[in-house]
Amino acid sequence: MPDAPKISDSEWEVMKALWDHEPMTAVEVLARLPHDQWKQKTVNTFLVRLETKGVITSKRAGRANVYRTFYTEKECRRFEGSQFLSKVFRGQVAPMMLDFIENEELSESDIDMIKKLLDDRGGSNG
Amino acid sequence: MPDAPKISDSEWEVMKALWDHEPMTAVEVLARLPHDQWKQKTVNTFLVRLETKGVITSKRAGRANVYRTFYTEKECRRFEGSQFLSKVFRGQVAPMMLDFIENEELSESDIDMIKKLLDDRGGSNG
DNA sequence: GACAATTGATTACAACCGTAGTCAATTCTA
DNA sequence: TAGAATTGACTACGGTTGTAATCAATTGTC
Repeated sequence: MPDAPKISDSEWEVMKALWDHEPMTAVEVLARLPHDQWKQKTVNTFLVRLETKGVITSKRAGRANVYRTFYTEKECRRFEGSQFLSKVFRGQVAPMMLDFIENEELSESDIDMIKKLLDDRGGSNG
Repeated sequence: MPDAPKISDSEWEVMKALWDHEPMTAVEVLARLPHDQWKQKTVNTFLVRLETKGVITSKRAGRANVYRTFYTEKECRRFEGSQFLSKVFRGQVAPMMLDFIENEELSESDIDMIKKLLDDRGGSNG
């Protein structure tokens, strides 16, 4: 990612819909969002803004624009993740992980999976 | 936290300074921020806004206001954390942890610490 | 007590955000 | 082909954010 643009909270919702089912027209994107929370025109505005920001692209197909993401969800997560980490946890990964372990729901299999990953990264308690 | 208010990126910087050394006047807060990136008046504005939002409080002491946080850093982290989790990782903790483990720097002792925490939470691979 | 220095209160202002409405072009449909 | 329906383009508008400047009150200083 050549310095990723800022994606706002609502824009993220649109992005997630698009990632789930590319490419889509504006109408199709709306259909994949919580129906009572979004108006067509609002979705349209966000799609235009996202394209202006360079996060998605569009191509005319018949009477509708068809949108497609430019960055993968993984790329955007990585970017947002490091922003979040430095803003909220002063860049310290371990304290952050500990907080999430404390506060959020983790199933046994989640825990096992994470431990396995950690083993591959090193440490002596695995 | 009775539904925590939104704290913007820059406001977070001010908050972190305050948490590190409460209570402080606006001048003292500035002194604890990267000096070439902040003007006194800007810091003042953020302090006023944060108080309006109910995130900090102030009390007059002589000619200066003395500010003090109303929420702990832990509380705010928890709130921001769950926002981030649902926005970027669709509320799924494990994938998020895995991403951070992949992408961020973790020392051996970090890894050990995290594993220990996970052991206390359950799982079978500890 | 008069002037200077300090500091808060008020005001400014553009960009971004959430949330759409209106206008206009295109395209079915009868 | 004329009207209806669809859909993008453009416009709107108040709230938030980043970034401060100006105005005014308070407080030292001589």
